[in-house]
Amino acid sequence: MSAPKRVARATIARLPRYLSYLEGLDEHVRTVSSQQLADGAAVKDAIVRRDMSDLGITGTRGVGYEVADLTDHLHRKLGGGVARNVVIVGAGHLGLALANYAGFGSAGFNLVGIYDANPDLFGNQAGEARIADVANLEKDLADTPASLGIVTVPAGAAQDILDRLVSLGVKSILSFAPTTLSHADDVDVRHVDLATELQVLAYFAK
Amino acid sequence: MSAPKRVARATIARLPRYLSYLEGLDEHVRTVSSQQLADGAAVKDAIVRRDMSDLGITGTRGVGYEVADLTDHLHRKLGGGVARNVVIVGAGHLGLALANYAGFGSAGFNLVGIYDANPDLFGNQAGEARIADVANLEKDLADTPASLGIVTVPAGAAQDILDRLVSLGVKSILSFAPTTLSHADDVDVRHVDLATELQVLAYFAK
DNA sequence: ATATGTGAAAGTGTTCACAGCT
DNA sequence: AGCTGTGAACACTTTCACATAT
Repeated sequence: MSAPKRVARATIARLPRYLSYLEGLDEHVRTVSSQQLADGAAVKDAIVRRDMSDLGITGTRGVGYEVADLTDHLHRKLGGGVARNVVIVGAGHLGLALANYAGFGSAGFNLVGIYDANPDLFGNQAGEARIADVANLEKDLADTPASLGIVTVPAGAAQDILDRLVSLGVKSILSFAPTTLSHADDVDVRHVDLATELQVLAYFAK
Repeated sequence: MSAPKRVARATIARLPRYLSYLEGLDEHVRTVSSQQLADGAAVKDAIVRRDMSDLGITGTRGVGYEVADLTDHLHRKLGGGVARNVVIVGAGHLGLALANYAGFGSAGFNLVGIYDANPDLFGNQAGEARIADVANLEKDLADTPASLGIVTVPAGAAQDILDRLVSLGVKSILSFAPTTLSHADDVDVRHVDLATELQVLAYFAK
């Protein structure tokens, strides 16, 4: 019917917030207006309508969107990706925070492994996995491929780990290493730098 | 001389990467071209020139930018904010990861306190601070005000902590809580949701 | 009456391409 | 000759405002 339009990154990034609001609603609430949804997700109502329109989700004029229908739709959009198996490399505080993060499993992700270079950590439980030797990365991932990788190793080790993940077929990587990484164009590397976030915040506090 | 032009958020977010590249250069390197800087920071050369231009930093045509001068300039831009005292609320893995993060101090931030509600943690060293009872937040911050706050508590506690920080005068807050927070317009809340990052990544892995 | 759906405008950020300086 | 500095084009996102459907 409608063209196979590509959904904007910014729109996708808001879906978890919409879902979170919807899941917190009372069961007897059947419909929500763009205004209510906007308040619940801390965005403008026009954004909500634009997002829904872009996603091909329609409501009823004069009424709003059906909660059940909408929730379903959004879940399918978000969970419809191929990639759900996740591997974490680096079992420091940050790696552990991610492995133990509750929202992880409920968002539909499956932690298939967490690796570190420190033998003292091997065997420790971290979320649904046990910490293993990073030397086994290639061997393990041959059996259980992952499509998403999270890198929480120190800056000096990050490029090596990234390269190894990429050659294992992991094409989507979230890096927390405070360093610039190079990678082929067909690899999607997202970078979250905690110090940078803080510096940007501090700059605009002026 | 030039108008007091406002620098774009996106530009500020790139400065740490430029600095990181510059600081890794050999001492004898006197100048860098926009092309070199672009390669080092994984951005396009035109972006570098635009950023420098927006920041009021000028190079020499035919030569490039002076490394010493540039480094100085960027440091001043980033560190020139008023806000450098940081308080962390929530001493879970994520809070500890942040407190122990080395780049923290070298980026010019000063951790004045880390708080939690769990008595088992009180007194434990975390970076430059010791974990203290969150009940003492108001008392402690009266003596040593902070201008930046980091919230790494569970979703249910986040709004309360945010409100308390705001009433203590903390107007710039970085939240890792996986929930939508409401706040006055004069408070700058930046949100980093690890599950959302992963979901966006997974979506575009399709 | 009420709330959607969307063209059009505005805002923000990136890229091009080249004139101008060294 | 080489590299900066920037106007202009482009792309992406948000916001406005209102015709349209129930």
